[in-house]
Amino acid sequence: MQVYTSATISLSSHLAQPGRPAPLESGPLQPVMFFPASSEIYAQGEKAGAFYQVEFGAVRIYRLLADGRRQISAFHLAGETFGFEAGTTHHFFAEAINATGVRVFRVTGGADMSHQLLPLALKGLTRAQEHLLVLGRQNAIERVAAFLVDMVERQGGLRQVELPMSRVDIGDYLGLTIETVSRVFTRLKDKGVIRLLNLRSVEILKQDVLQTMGE
Amino acid sequence: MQVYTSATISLSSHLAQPGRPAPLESGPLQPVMFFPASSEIYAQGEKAGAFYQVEFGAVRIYRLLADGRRQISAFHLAGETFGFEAGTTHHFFAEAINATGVRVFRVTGGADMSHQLLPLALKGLTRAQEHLLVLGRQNAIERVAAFLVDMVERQGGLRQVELPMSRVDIGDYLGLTIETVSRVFTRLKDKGVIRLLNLRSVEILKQDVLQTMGE
DNA sequence: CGAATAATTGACAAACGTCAATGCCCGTGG
DNA sequence: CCACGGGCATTGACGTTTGTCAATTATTCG
Repeated sequence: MQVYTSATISLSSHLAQPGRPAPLESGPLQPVMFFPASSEIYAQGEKAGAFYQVEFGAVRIYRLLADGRRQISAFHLAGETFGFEAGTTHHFFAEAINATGVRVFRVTGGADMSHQLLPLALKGLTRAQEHLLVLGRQNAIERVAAFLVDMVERQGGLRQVELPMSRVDIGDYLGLTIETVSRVFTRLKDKGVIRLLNLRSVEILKQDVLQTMGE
Repeated sequence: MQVYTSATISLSSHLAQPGRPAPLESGPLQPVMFFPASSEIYAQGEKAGAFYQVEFGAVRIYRLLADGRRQISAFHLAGETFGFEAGTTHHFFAEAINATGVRVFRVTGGADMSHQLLPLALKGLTRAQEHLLVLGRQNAIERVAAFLVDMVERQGGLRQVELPMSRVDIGDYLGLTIETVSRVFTRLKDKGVIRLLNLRSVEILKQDVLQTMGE
């Protein structure tokens, strides 16, 4: 089992960069921050005063057990939103997986953002509960299939899917070890369901088979 | 593995009963509905137009896989709220575990309830993500310990905890089989951590040990 | 009191994890 | 441009945990 000590957890500083023109729905220009690979966006216990939209790159949201076991509860790709949380402190860690740009929306005491936040929170809730079904009741091959189908859908249904995260990340998302993830990829490859173009991109050869596996 | 076919899924009708005085925060009297044990409160795919507060009894929220495997994503006890969902249709099933009274808050198009719903949604999101950590990264004894600690906290920290749900429900909540749940209860009993008063109530003898196990 | 249901227990099997060795990318520097 | 090194991924052998199947015991409800 892969374990994360305090030394393993990213300690990189937050590098703020000048914002660029905001191609966003409404409101004033929102700052875009740049995070290098494996840098921390926020930490568990930190005060939560903003929510975030991924401009480019990818983000992982996770929690740790005392002994270092890690569970990634979500990945967020370009265009997706994260970071709104109950109460005033973050319950999770957020890290950039690769070089990532994030648009920050500060939630001031005055402005009422319930209207914007509620649909995001509900969507996150539904996603988390679907993920519970995968972790609680599906075996290794079903979990990987469900993950791949999800990635396909989030990338517009293209045959070729980019996986911005490592095998370790995938394992920690699916509640599996890196070895099991690797073996399942090999099995899917041998069955002719997928083709590994390189470590970070997969071609889906039999979408329907994958879909059925992931239920 | 326990499996649920359409015959197994509750088909009981919704028995509405006259409401009683509403001991609630604000607003007009809200109707209380009564559901007998194992009756359906709402089903996956149904139109969602309300949220619910448990008056007495207990509720399970779950999803099914095509082959009948079930994952319970949450239990709701007296005083707790559930049923608000993204979009217009329910993504889950809600069933009364025992004879249960539920106060129904209809969400009309006009009234804006974001303020009330957002904190509930965020709390649910946090709970779901904590549950993900349990299912993804904890073993059987840790899962049961975490479950018992959660039940203790939700029942005010008393030594004696009531479990309104069956072992099957606990298994489907923790991603374990009923046999494994049973064996873990026995192990905890043999270790002197808990005492089984009867099938549905547990005395916590070593809260600290339990707490440590559940991390 | 007795039947039906739920829970426990045991023997065995299967899935996944652990440990260790090997292989493959990819970036860097000569 | 090629060679080398380091990190990540894959593969194999084996162990552990949990699931499956089946029998037994306990509990609840008529």
